[in-house]
Amino acid sequence: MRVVVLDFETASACDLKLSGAWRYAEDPTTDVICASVTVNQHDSFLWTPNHVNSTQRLNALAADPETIFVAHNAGFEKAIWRRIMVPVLGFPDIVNSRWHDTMAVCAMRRIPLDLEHAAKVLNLPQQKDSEGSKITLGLSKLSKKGWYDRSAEKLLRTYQYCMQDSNTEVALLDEIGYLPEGERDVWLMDQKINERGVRIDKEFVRRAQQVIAGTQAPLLREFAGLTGGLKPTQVDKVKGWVEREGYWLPDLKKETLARVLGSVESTEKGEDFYGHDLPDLPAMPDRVARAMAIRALLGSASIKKLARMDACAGMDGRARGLVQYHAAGTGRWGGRLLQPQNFPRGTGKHDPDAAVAAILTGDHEWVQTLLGEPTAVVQNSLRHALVANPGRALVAGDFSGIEMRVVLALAGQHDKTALLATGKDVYVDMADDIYKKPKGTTTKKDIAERTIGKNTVLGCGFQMGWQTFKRRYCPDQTDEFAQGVVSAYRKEWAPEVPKLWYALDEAALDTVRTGEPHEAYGVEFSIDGRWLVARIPSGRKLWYFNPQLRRKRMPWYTEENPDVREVWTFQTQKMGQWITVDAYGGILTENVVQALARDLLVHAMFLCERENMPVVLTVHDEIVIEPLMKDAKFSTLEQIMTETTKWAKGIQVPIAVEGWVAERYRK
DNA sequence: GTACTCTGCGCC
DNA sequence: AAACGGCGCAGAGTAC
Repeated sequence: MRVVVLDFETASACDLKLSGAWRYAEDPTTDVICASVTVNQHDSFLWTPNHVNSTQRLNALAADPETIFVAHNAGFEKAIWRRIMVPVLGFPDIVNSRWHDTMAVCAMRRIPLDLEHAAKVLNLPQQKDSEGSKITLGLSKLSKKGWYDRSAEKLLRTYQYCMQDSNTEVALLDEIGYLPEGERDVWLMDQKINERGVRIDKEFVRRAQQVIAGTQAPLLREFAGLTGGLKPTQVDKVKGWVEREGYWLPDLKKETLARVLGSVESTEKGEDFYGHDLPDLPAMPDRVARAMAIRALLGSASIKKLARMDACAGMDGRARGLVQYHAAGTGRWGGRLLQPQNFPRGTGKHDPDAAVAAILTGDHEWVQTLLGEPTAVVQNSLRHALVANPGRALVAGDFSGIEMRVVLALAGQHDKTALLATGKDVYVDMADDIYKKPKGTTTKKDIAERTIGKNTVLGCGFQMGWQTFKRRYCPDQTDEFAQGVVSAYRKEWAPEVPKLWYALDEAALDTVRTGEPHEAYGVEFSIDGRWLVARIPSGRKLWYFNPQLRRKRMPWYTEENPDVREVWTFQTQKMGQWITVDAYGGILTENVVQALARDLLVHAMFLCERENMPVVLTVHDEIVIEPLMKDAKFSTLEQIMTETTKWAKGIQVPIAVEGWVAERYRK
């Protein structure tokens, strides 16, 4: 078997970042400049399209079924191969099973995904040539006269850059190797999903943009008129204006504005993770209130998804490459390009069909008359732009409250998993404990109590403290109330769960301290090179880079109670930054539970693929499929998702699935 | 111009 | 005993 490390350099008028690899590779202006080809880690050559000798060599490698191709973000190399190398330049295809992706391994091992930072963090002997990268990007830029500058000198520099990239990739492959068998299968499925894509209703996108264009210009003008020429997105400047108007706001978040405008709509606000304390404020001057109402409406960038859908949809109307394998350290997929994982969910009140029909007129006044504020209607309908092929349907299923269910099962809180298995409402059961009432007293009609119970069950499984609970879910209640809630969860409702936190905390810390493996609740911690590895009950491993011991003042440290302990830290990426974070029981529990929930999802996704129900999207606890059968039913998917694995049966995870069948994506 | 940080917003 | 989990994208502002 031969291993080829392959890296293309390309140039195009199409914006790769904006449109994604598949749309980019289809673009008529996209040119392949060169490729570096490294055989068995040492034998390198440069391929260029018109060079006979290198073309023959590359052709022979591609034609050999025993040769595998390694790339960093193989999806890109594959898109170029399938859309250009095969159909335009006559190379033989390379099937998915012959591709390997070092980026996927970086993702699995929780180090930065981009080659430059991965090489840096790992201290590889070969680093990326960042200057060459800029010159290569320059090949895609038109000069002022409308020419591409692709002089011999620039091309030569690009070739050098390409060869150095290859060196870095070879060093990376040496260091991190391949995906283990199970994850290899997940990645292969990921590639299928990304290549399959999701169909975009381009007509709908166009009409929605018309509606937006018609409705937003006057609002922007009005906002500028009120504020002296500002845009609603200029946060600092708008805050300054508000102050000059004699008012004060801590920030311009939608939630804050909703509170001061007195228009907090639903009681489900408890879902919001980041509520905050607002002092009692005087009434807002009318012009400020009007400006803030416009800001609340136009502050969301979600309608930008429309342009992105347009940019990403390929010639056949499908957008590809929308999900990233193992983007989260726990293994969950991340969303890419038009980010299909954070579509506004809508109020739940709107009828998708009515909204779509109104938007399809492209007439913002009609939308306004029929359904209200057009911007809001379009925002809430964005997800409906994802559609099934004609004559087919989308089917979706999601695991309800899956993390709450897994944490209870893993902790061995059998009374509660049994209660869940009966289908009873556990939130009211929790509320009985919080309000110290006999079991069965609280009912679904006690909305406020049930919401507190719900937030407790969903929120307290991972060591959340009372301060956080209060801030998020009941800022108007007393400290004692919030303390009582957290205590009811830990002492009365799910006393097994805290034991899980402490056991994982201790086992992981002992492993870092001694370098020897330690186990708790079926989670085996060990050291593997520069990582701490947690092997979870599904058999999969979670990776923590560069574990280090340190002494730490605990969050509750005071002069009277100077609590300093030994903890361990690891490095990870947060908001694009490579940072060191502290590990503790709650976070480890959260990670393990989220990872197990992901594995339940993956298991169901495999079954879907096997049963001819192609997966087109995954949103953490949700699967969307586009079955080939015309009369697809939700019950088939439900059955698949309820069919759990051996390990899940072992710890008795009570599964519940909800879903729908429709022509368009919905919630 | 490009890269980076910060705020804000949306999701599970 | 005690602890704010996981993401990606857009726009503004700033540094280079």
